[in-house]
Amino acid sequence: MDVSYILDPLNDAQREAVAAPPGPVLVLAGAGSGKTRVLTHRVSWLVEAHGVSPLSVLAVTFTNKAAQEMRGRIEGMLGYSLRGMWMGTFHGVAHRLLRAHHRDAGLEEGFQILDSADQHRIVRRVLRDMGLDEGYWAPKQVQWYLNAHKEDGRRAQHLGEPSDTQQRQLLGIYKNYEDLCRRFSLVDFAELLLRAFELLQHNEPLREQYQRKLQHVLVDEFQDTNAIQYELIKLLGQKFRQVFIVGDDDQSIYGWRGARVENILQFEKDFAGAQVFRLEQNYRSTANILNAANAVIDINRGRLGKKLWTEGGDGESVKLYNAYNEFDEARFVVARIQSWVDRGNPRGDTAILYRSNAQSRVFEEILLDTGIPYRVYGGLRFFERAEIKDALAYLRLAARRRDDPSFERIVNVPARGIGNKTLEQVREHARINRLSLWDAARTLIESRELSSRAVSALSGFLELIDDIDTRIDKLPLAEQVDTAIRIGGLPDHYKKEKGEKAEARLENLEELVTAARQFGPRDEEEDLEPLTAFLTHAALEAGEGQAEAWEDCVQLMSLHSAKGLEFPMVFLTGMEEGLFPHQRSLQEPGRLEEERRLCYVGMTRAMQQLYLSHAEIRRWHGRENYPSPSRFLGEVPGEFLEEVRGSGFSLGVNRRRRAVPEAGAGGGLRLGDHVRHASFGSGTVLNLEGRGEHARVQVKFDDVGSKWLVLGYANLDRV
DNA sequence: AACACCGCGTTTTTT
DNA sequence: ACGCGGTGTT
Repeated sequence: MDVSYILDPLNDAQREAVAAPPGPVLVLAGAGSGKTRVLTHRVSWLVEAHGVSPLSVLAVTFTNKAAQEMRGRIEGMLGYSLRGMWMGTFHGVAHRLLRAHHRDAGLEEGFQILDSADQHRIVRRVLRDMGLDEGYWAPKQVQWYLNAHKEDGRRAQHLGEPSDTQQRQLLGIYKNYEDLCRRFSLVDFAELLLRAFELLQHNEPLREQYQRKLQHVLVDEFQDTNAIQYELIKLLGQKFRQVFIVGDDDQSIYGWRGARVENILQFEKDFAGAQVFRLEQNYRSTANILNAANAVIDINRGRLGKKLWTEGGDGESVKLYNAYNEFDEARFVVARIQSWVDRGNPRGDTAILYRSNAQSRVFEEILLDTGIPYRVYGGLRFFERAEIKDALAYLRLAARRRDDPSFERIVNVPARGIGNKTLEQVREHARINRLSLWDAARTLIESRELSSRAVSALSGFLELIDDIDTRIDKLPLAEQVDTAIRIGGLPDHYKKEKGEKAEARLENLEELVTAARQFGPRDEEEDLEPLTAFLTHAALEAGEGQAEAWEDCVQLMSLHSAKGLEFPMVFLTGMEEGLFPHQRSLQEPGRLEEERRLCYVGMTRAMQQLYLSHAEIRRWHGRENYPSPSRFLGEVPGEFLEEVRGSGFSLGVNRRRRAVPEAGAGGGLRLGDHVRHASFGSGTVLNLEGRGEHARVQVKFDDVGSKWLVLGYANLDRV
């Protein structure tokens, strides 16, 4: 087979990686270096040059979008459909395994997937059942605790018997949560992965079967894998060791949700003899942008080390704008966008990036005033909207009466006289007799323990669900959805709500029917009943935020959502201490480095023009703040940076320049250094400021907390 | 059952 | 500041 069409478009490093002999391969791919390209070409190359069947390839990504894109690109290259190929998200792949072997995995056939909102409900129920105070045991915290353990592969039974009361109680919550989920075959996101892992770990024939079947394993964004995801990869890949992973330690920005960059290092140990390739040629940004970004990321320690370069020209310098306040900042950004557009460029070429979503508001205001179309990423997505979840709950309950989360959700939506009191009785009855809410309701109705009003309301609801179930049997999917929505009474319910919101909700309900009509199951969903497949799809893929933006518009998004994207003109806004790096990341040294990587990710989104901005005054959480410019600004060498003035509309009042922090401050100490102080003991450097005599350093001491010290007097020893 | 009020949290996000 | 969820009132 002539594979030149696969290898020719690649540069040397890419080609070496793509054509590496099958075996463990680690590709360290810098921003804009053609990471996806290497992955897609590798799959094509395996197929064309080695005669590997696409069906024996497993390719894993983190988002559905990335999976779809990869599939599309490979199909384009090979010229045929990859139906049946194992390509998808970690969760999608785990789900496919569990559906196929639900019995071995100890799950009912129709097991339900809990999204984090469902999980939240279940946690609250567990807390209530245990008589614990929700104020003290914040359900969010409990969720975090549960997921963190599961993502590290720890079940309640592995946690032993903690001596600490609080830990003991948390463990109790974990046990009850697991128990509830097991009884009703509910599976949260972390559970999908853990369950799939355990399935393969404990079931040797099955493990062998899949190791043999999926002989080639490829992983995208490897720096974002958590412990259990990596274990899963190891389990599948250890037999043939044909594992090809692509990642960038400098773009690891999800440590806070359990991602482990160390997995990259671990990979070289677990798969000894792995070939390592570095992709450092960047095809995206100008040299100025790249050099600026390189200088920033270079400050982090413990990097695997990569330096991006480009064959392109210097381009314009990176621009720095000192805004008076957040409105001035927004006006400046919008004016620059306006003139970009006036020069005949698309609005969609520009992106406004920020650390936290709340910052979008001011930009939206100014864009609205100026009449420039924009799109904000983030926020509630389609399948997460209340009305959609309500509609799906009717379908879920009709399909499976034991679905407690759905029962809770819609039992009184629209209001049908089933109040809290009745519900409490149902819950209590369910808890004591270990029944589903549905069965508890049914037996309670028969037991005459309820008021006649409650009985009629409750049995009305049960009949309603039964009715939906009978009616939708044998209907095409879209009609099933439509029928459930109508019989459930959701349109009338939402019509009563006033304002634009109601209209939007009704439109969304219609949109759901349309979505059902157009729904074609993915590979892993195709053996299921259409309705089950659709419900699964809704749980595993939350859909886009706003409807696809057909209009050419300015893109507003958080730095995290910008990862993987590129724009000719990028504004990195709100570069202030406390905001970016975020206050909450200043407590731990590791977190600060992650913020810096986030900064690096943001900067490397820019192709031609990069603007950095900060404000002297910023209203934040209702209070006026006077933040110092972000330390990251000081980390960009002056030679690449050019300060620009506003376009005449800035207020100019009280304008006092604040010096951007100097890089190289702190007399030789570096962030994260371990130091020792004569009386405070040992600690870690969190922060550096100033230089020479006056340099100050913030140290987090192991025993006495964090303190600011003047370097000239403190007498710190580096350990 | 509908509405008002109070208090809390408020980084980032996918599945 | 602001929005959400929970509680209390009519």
